[in-house]
Amino acid sequence: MLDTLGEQGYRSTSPRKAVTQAIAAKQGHFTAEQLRQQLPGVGRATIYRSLKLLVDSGALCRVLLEDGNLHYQLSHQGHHHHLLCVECGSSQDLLGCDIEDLLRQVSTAHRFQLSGHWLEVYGRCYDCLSEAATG
Amino acid sequence: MLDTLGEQGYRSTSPRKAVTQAIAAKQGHFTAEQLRQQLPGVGRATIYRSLKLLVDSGALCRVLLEDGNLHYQLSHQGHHHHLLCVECGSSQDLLGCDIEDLLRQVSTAHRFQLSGHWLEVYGRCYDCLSEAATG
DNA sequence: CCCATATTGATACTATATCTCAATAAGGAA
DNA sequence: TTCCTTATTGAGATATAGTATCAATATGGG
Repeated sequence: MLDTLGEQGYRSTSPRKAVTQAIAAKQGHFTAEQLRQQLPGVGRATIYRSLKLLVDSGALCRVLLEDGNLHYQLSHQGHHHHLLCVECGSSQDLLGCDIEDLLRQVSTAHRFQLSGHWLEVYGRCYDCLSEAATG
Repeated sequence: MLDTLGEQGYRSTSPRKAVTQAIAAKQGHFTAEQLRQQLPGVGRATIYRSLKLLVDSGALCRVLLEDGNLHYQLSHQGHHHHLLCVECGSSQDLLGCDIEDLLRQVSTAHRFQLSGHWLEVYGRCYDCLSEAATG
């Protein structure tokens, strides 16, 4: 992550190192506030600034939970979407989904020039389904 | 809108009348704060409470703008999506989109039990495209 | 080693929304 | 019509998420 920022001309500072290391060690999504509590030595503004930089650089993606809360998560690829489990909160990336094609088609039909979209998918992951069935 | 609330056992109060009338007269989406400024006689908490009731009852839908701001809009149908113009802010409903089918398929492939989703589509509407071309 | 400047952090501030709780209003029952 | 239970309201405090300001500091190229 720091490399990515470096390539984009940003300086490698110790607050940024702390932030990127903390994020790299995380699994799953988290809020800005959780990150802040985990890094009491880093100022609030710096936390938010770093998150914004990382989102813009593509290293991090935003996740909108069903309750409206905004979380962040390491991004393992380019533009993609999430399957969010409403039970355990886990998230898997949605793969092999050609929603872009579909949206392009319907946009054209509405004489609308598509420039972007936001999609989140909610439901129950396999683990939680299994537990519900056996437990 | 009041009827819908009435059917669900909610009382018909004058603040609720004021809110539903103001919303019915609006075209396009609006923020809770805009509604509040329009109805200075109604308390802030009541505005938000009414909005939540109306969203839950299905009369109102939430609209997430590209800048992250949450707006509200009269809902003319059941679950649907919006084509949001990033230029003029207008919104048209996305019709004839079988995204539910697509999502059901890919969810199954991920062994994920779909329960809901959130989709917003951003771009430029026909009017703004025309203006850009001729203007 | 120096210096221009990117970056930081303390703090104030904004926006959005919820919570608390006493006062009030709605509407069914008598 | 009046009474009474209870839903609802509103003022204000509180919570949450994020941005703006700006002097002090740290970075990294020269």
